[in-house]
Amino acid sequence: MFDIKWIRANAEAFDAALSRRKGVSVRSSELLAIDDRRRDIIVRLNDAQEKRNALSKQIGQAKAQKDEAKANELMAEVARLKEFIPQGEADERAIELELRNALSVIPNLVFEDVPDGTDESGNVEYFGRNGTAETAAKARAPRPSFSFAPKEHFDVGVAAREMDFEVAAKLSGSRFVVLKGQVARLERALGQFMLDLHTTEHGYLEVQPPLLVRDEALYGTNQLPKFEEDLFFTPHGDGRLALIPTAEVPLTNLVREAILSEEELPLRMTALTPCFRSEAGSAGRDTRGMLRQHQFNKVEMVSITTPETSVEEHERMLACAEAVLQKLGLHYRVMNLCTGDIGFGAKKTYDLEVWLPGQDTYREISSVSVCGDFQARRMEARYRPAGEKQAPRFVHTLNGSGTAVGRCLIAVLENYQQEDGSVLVPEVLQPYMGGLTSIGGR
RNA sequence: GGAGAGAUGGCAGAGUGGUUGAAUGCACCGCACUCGAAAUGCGGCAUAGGGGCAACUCUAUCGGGGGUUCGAAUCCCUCUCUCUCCGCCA
Repeated sequence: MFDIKWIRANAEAFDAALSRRKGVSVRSSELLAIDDRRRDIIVRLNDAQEKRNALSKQIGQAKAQKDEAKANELMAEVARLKEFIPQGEADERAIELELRNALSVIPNLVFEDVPDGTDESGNVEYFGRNGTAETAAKARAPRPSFSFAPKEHFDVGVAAREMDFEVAAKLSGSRFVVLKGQVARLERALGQFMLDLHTTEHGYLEVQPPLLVRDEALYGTNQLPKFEEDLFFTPHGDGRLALIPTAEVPLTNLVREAILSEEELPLRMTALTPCFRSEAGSAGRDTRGMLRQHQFNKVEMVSITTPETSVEEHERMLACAEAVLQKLGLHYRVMNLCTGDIGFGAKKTYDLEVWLPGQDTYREISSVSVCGDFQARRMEARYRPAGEKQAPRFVHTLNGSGTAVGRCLIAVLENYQQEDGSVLVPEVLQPYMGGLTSIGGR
C-alpha cells in the first residue's frame, strides 16, 4: 500500500520504478487524478462543516440566553447547509474507497539491486552481500554424489511404504498425503529442529497463532484483495475465515493497529504451522509426490524492524534460513528473485533452492522477503521512535520460511537415500528421532 | 446455545444532548528548586486528513459502520470484541 502523498511528491520515480514490475500498467497520473477529486471534495465538505459548527455553537448560546427567535433564525440558516453536508460526506467516503481500492492492487516497488526479468529464468544467484562464490559455498554442503541412480522422494524405499498418496486421495482428493511411521516422525523431527534452532540460536520468539484468520488480516499481508483464489475459506457466522496460507499472515498481523516502542524492535517471531493453499493456478504442476500440497507444515520467521535496520535484517534472516540447510547438510543455492518472479508485497526476495538429486534440480524450499513499510501501512502498524517526542512511524516487516518442512523432508529423503531404500538421519535430527541414525532399513 | 453488562487518550478512569479533543490520576518530556537525586511546583504531552511560504488554522476521530438532531462520547440501529451467569464441550 502506497502513500498517495509520497506518490504525489515522487511521481516520476514512482512511475519509473513501477514500470519494472511486469503486468502493471498503473500510472501516477491516474492515482493523482483521483486524489485531486478527493481533495476538492474534502475542501468543500470541511468548509460546510466549519460553518455548521460555528452556527450550532451560536444556537447553543442563543438557547442559553432564552433567545428563541434568534435560535430559530440560526437553525433556518444551518438547514440550508444540511442539504450539502450528507452528500459531501457520502462523496468523501466514496472517493476515499476508490483511492484505497486503486492503491491496494499496486505491487510494492523493488530495490535497485533486484534484477530485471520476466520470469524465474531471470533470477540471479546470490553470493552474499560482500561474498564470493567460494566463501559463500564454504558453509554449505557440497552436492552429494551417488553410486546408484538416486530416486525421487516418493520412490525412495521407506517413503514408498510410509508416504501414502492413494489413501489421502480417498479422504481428501489430490494434493494431499498421509505420512506414517518413521517418515511421519522424520517430518515432525524436522519441524521441531527448525523451531528449536530459531528460538534458541537466532533469537526468535516462539508463537502459536490461529490458523484461521479474518479478511482484515489477509489484507494486511497482501493476500487480499488480489489473491483470494489462492486461499481456502470456511464459513463462520455470517462471514468467513480463511485457513492461513502461511504463518506470515498471523505473525505479521500480531502488530496490526499497534504503536510499538522502539525498544521493542526488532521483534522476531517464529511459528511452526500447517499452511493451506488452493493451488488454483497450478493445475498439472508437480502433481507427483508431496512437493506441492494443499496442506503442508512450515516454520515461518517474521521480523518487525525500524526503517533503518530492515535491509540488514533481511540478510540476517537469510542467514537464519540458510543455517537450517547447513546444519542438515543439504546442498542449496540462494537466488535473488527478479522483477518477474518476486512477490506482490516484497521489495526484495531471496529464495533458497535446495538440491534434489532425484529430480536432478534445485527446488525452492525457502523465500525470504523484505517488504519495507508496504504491509505496515495496510495494517496500521507503527512504532514511536526513542528519545525526543516524535510522531509514530510505520515499521518495516520481513518474512521468511525457515523452512518449508514438507519440502525439507523431500530433500532429506532424496539427499540421504541409500541404495537399499533406507535413509540416513542427519546428525542434528538424531536427538529428535530417539537416536536413530537411519530409517527404513530392512 | 440462553440471559445480562461493558468498550473513552500510553495506562487507569470521569463524563447521559450544547463552545468536551474530552475532568482527574499515573506514565512520559521540559523548566524551577537541589552539590546531585528524590519529593514538590509550573508547563507540555493523541491520531489522521485538508488549507497556508510560514506563524497558524480548519475538519474528522471517545471499539467499527449507519442513523436521529441546528448540535452526539452522551439518543437509536447494526457489527466486532471483552466480561459475568447458565448450558454444552476437547
